[in-house]
Amino acid sequence: MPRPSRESYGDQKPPYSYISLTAMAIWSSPERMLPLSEIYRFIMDRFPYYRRNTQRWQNSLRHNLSFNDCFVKVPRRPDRPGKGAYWTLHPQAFDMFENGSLLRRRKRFKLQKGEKDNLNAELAALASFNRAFLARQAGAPPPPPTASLYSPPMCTQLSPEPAELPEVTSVTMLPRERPRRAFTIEALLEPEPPRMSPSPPNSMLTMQAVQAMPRIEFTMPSPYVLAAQRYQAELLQAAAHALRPCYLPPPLLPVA
DNA sequence: CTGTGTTTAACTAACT
DNA sequence: AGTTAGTTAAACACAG
Repeated sequence: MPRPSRESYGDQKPPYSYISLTAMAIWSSPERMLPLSEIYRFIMDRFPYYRRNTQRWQNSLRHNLSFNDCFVKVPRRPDRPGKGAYWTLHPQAFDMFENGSLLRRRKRFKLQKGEKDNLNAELAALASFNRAFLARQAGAPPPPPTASLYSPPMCTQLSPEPAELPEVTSVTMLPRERPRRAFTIEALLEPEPPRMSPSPPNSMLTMQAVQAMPRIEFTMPSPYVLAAQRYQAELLQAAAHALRPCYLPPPLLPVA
């Protein structure tokens, strides 16, 4: 007998922890990351139980996001302004629910100090990149309102001092295959979530351009890092395009 | 000001 | 029964 395509549990509390609910929401999104408000929305859409007492459970959920290392806060990309960051799952946390229970994991997912420091360094580098990009854009004339997000802004004469792109404090790239098994909470993720497309949505990227771009490198390829790398490539490409021949960003050199 | 994020603390409940 | 994961409350800081 086919199970219902959409679980709701009516007014009953669904048999999932906040951690699993949040993981489902994140996992159901195309980019495998969501802002807080959309995590709320995912949960409320699917589970009527959570349409009440929102203050209570949303506070709990935020607590979980901050408290648990399995959730990673990714800074917003500069072309998607808004409040709050994006949240994603730590790549090593995919098998948190291996024991099959969505209520209680066998073991809490905790990063070791070093791992946490590395991750924080990467995310700080990302945030720093974003700030620099925004600063640089602020110094340039605003793009025409109809322009596409990444269409290069106009190239004026050198702006007073082009915002320096940040030094990046990272790190070695250890290519690693994606998690062996997708996160399977088959119970909830009804329509097979679209796979992350390997190619950027913006087709103006050329392979050579991307390859020539300085990149922040990350220790751990994961959905958010891939997305970050992709958008960095786009932004850098747009920046380089806009500024040529006036200014090309200095390379982002990994620190030895 | 409101939503977001962090932290501490007390509690309940599941697991060993 | 002890341990630990998860929930709830609450105080507070910060940012848009």
